[in-house]
Parts: sequence; structure tokens; C-alpha cells
Amino acid sequence: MSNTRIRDGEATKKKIIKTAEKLFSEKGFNGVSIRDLANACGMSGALILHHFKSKDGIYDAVRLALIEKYVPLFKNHYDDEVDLFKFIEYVVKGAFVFHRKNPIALRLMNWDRLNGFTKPWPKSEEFHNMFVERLQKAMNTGEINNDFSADYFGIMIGGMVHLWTEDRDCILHDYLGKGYDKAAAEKADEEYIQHILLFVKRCLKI
Amino acid sequence: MSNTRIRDGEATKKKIIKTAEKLFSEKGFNGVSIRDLANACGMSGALILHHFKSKDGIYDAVRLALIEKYVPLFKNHYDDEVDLFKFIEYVVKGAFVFHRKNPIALRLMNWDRLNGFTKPWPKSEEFHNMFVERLQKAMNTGEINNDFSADYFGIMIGGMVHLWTEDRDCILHDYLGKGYDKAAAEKADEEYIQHILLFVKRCLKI
DNA sequence: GTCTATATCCAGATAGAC
DNA sequence: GTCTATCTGGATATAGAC
Repeated sequence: MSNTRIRDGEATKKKIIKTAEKLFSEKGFNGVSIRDLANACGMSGALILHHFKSKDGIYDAVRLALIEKYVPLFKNHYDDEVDLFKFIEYVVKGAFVFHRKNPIALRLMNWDRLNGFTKPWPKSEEFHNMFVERLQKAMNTGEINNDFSADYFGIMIGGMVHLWTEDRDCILHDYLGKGYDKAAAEKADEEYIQHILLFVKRCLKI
Repeated sequence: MSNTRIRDGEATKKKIIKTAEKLFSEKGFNGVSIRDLANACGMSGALILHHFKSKDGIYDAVRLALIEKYVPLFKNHYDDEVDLFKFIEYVVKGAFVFHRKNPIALRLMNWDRLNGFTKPWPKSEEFHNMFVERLQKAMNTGEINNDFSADYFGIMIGGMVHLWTEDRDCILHDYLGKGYDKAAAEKADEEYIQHILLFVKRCLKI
């Protein structure tokens, strides 16, 4: 009786990625060994390394898979004909939805930071640049204020969304004194987004 | 001639903690081996493990030392500051300085959160409330716009500072295209603070 | 208290059989 | 495609001399 299972490379790869997503998000990249992963997948470590050349390779694949699942959230809203404020609104809301639907990505990003991995996530740079270029264009045409750096502005918006999505439940509890409640949390999300958008309008003088 | 240095256990412990703080904040807990730490301290790894029983023990000691340092920093130097904008400037700059001086405190908080401990750090709540109350007062007297939630505003400012202090080096490299350079980084810090303050002014219509 | 030397373990990665 | 067995390196931690 042989130990070998049904040979289906694609299915194996998928299983590895799915399991790695879960484990990495729970324990961080360094907190999971190839052996751990292999046990959780019910296969050998060598097989994992056969499909992905290295442990880093597994992680790259996990990142890519996560981003690709959610790329549609970012796409298609951004062509130049759209009104500038609408554009910003899409971006802010898109980021919110992305993080809310994809908490694993958020956790992984945080683990990365904690462990000192500063390699950017796929697409994040592109995304930032797309945002900044659109702002810059509006500055050049005089549509908005041009006395600040679009780069820094993008970072600030990112920070506002980021902290909130990471800490929302904790914030609600500690600062706003509301008990945890799904409806209240969603209402708070919406309010917070509106505050960001108001902030944006005033800063840019749209 | 003997290799042994002056024998002063307390001084040795202090040196280990101070060095560990620095290294952990730079590379994360997992990114620093006892060997690294020993080299940086100019002593053997065995000596470190003689004073702290394990690597985790070092980390616990670092955490304790930080909390003790952390609390006094959040006393309100702010009460007697009359001018609102100056007050906000102090708070923003104060938060920056705190995080710059205590990057490992941020990491510890993130570590805690990832591990599911969401209890806020001592004083952070008080600090937020102090900020919000001052804003609220200014809103009530009509000194600034009052169509805003002071709570959300505080969170937004927190997010801007938070993301930057955590990710600055990565951001500089990826988005702004600058190589890592201490002078450039400090200049960027200053620029970023100025952007925040500019936007605060615009947003509140100070 | 502090060192050198070393035990022990576990990580990532490879070789080669099937 | 998948396995078992193994190499190699680096980690934490210990033993014992001074």
C-alpha cells in the first residue's frame, strides 16, 4: 500500500496557500515552520518546497493570492473622467471594504511590520502612485490647493483608514464608550468615513 | 590577563535591557538573536541568560521597563496652554516624540493586539480624552467648526501619526523613492508634521 | 559575575527513490 | 507529484572553568 495520494499539483498548491494564509495570519510568518504547515496540510515539507521554491516563496504566493482576490475592489472606478471628489471617495471606501473583507491581509501586514519585513505588498505601491498622480494632476490644473505634497496626503489618508480598521473595536470600547455591537460598529464605520471625506474636502478646498 | 570585566550585575542588567529595547525595536523580537544582543552589549550570550533566564525573560523585562517609563510621559503639560493651535501642535509633536523615543512600545502594543490582547495601555485613554475635551470646548465657544466629532478627529490624528511612525522607513523607500538616510528621514518627519498641522488648521478653520 | 565550549534542537532546503 | 532521509546552519540554553 502506497503513501502517495492523488497527484493533483494545482489542488495541492491551493491547499498550501489556503492553509498558509490561516497559519501565517494567526502566528506570523516566523511563528510557522514549514513542518507546521506540512502537518496542517497533511503532506510533507518537501512537497511544499517542491511547489514553492522557498518559505519566502510560499509567503509571496499568499500575498499575491490575497491581493488578487480583492483587486476587483480597487479596479474600474478610477478613470480620469470621474469627478475628483468621487474618485477620492471611491478610494477611501475601497480601502475600507478591502480591509473589512480581508482581515487576514491586515493581520499579515502587521506581522510583517512587527518582524521587520519592510518589503512592500504587491500592488500597494501602484495603488499609492495612482492616487497621488490623480491628485497631482488636479493640483496642476488648479482644481485644488497645490501648497502641499500629494505623497504625504496619501499617507495620511492611509493612516486614518489603517488605524481605524485595525483598532475599531478597541477604539469603540475605550474611547467612545459603546459596547461592542455589530450595528453600532457599522454605523461608526460610516460616520468615520464621512469625517474623513469632510476632512479631505476642507484640506483640498474642493 | 583575565577576560572578565568589572563585576556589576545591576549595571549589566540595565545595559542588556537598554540594548535589547533598541535592537527589538529595530528588528523585532524574532529578528534579534541572543548572539546579536550579546555582540551589541559586548558580552557573552551566556551572561545574558544568566541574568534573564530565557529570551522571553529579556522581553518581559523590556516590557516592564517601558511601561514604567511610559506612564510619566503622558502627564498633561497641556492644561495651561491657552492657544488652541499651539495646544494641538504640542499634542501632535508630543505623540511623535513619544513614538520616536519609544518605538518598541508601539511594537509591543501591536504584538499584543495580534495575539488577541486588546486591553489599552495605561494612560492612552486619558490622553485621548484630554485632547477631545479641549477640542470640544473650542467647538462649544465657536472658536472652531463644530460640525465635527472631536472623538473621530482625535482618532484621525492618531492614525496619521501612528502609521507614519511605524512605517516611515518603508514609506520613504517605497513611495517617495528616497534611500534610507538619517538626515533625510528627520527632514521627512518634520515635513510630515507640518502637513498634519496645515490640515488641522484647514479642517477646523482655525 | 563572566567567560569559553558545547549540547541540543529545530529551522530551511536538497537528494533521490517511487 | 509525492515521499523519506538527510545535510547544513543557526538558534536557545547549559556546563563548568576562572
